[in-house]
Amino acid sequence: MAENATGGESLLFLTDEQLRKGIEAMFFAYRGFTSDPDRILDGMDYGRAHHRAVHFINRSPGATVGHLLTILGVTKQSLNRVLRSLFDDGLVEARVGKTDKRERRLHLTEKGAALERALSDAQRARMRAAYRAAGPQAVQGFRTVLEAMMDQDQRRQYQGLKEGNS
Amino acid sequence: MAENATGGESLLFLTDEQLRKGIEAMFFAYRGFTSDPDRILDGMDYGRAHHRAVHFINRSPGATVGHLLTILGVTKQSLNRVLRSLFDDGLVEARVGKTDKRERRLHLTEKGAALERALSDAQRARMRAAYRAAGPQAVQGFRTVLEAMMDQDQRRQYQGLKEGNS
DNA sequence: CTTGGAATGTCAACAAGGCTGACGTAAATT
DNA sequence: AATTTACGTCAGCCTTGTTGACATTCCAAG
Repeated sequence: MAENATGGESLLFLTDEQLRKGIEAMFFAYRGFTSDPDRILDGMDYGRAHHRAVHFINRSPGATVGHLLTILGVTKQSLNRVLRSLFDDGLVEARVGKTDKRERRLHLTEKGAALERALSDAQRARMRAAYRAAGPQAVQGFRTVLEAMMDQDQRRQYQGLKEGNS
Repeated sequence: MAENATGGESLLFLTDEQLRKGIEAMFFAYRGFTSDPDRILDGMDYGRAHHRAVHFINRSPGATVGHLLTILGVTKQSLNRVLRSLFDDGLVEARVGKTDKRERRLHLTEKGAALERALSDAQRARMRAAYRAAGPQAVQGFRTVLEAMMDQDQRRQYQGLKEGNS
């Protein structure tokens, strides 16, 4: 099962059956992927949408609302509902932009960072276990295929998740 | 970046940063993964839930409602709403179980199969492109990591998606 | 044969999290 | 001065998930 004709041929991995298995793998894996944070969120007044917001605010501190909007790919009304509650509960704070005062730069408070950590720890624990079980080679392939599966724009956002803020 | 100490060490792939990138890759890739079928469904009266039902009915013809319930992991009320509309529109038909007359064995009609094909074609096209771009090695790793990311039960369901019906 | 439990359907009510449309305000830009 | 940008907000709608309660049919076991 490990010896593919690595060099040239063996397009067997492009079989419909193989592709279907890949599709189903995505479906089931994504369930696992979200289950741990979901379990934590469940019981609080938050949901998956809050998790995503907190994740990316932590990831790019000082990001504007607009930036978050393009990353999350939802409407401002939808995001605002989420943001407002995080706001009211003191998990996120918005600072008026220095150069452009229309902007709101988003930051996690200590409380927000604590929640982020809890969620992230759980999710990373699963990833770590999976990575460790699969090995570095497999992880490399995993990332490669996922990246190839993204839309152009999404791929750019994914790749540029370190720069572009401040 | 490509030369890991494949043999023994280099646990660098288990870094928090690496794990975070993996998490984000899942997030963005899943968006791409669902976007094509979503686009097709949008405009019809159906949604992602219908897609999933049609997919798995196609996958395991004659599956019972209960079987579908455990695979999809939703409540019967939720599934029933979906199933009823597919039913009313003549995409799915239910045949009373032979040995156990309480059961309803689900099958796609020709019309249902046509929709399944359309959705599946779109989704597979993306997977195929990603697979082709990434290569068989990467695909192998992709599947390995995804499988390791699933919950026990989900993994069993994933692996056993050919048997267990009829 | 009766009875308990399994497989299924269904009504009602509700919540999360998407969406559109419309409108408002402050600040930057032209 | 006028327009555009960044953001917030109200209102209403949709999909898809949830609980709870109840009915039917049928298998299986006492």
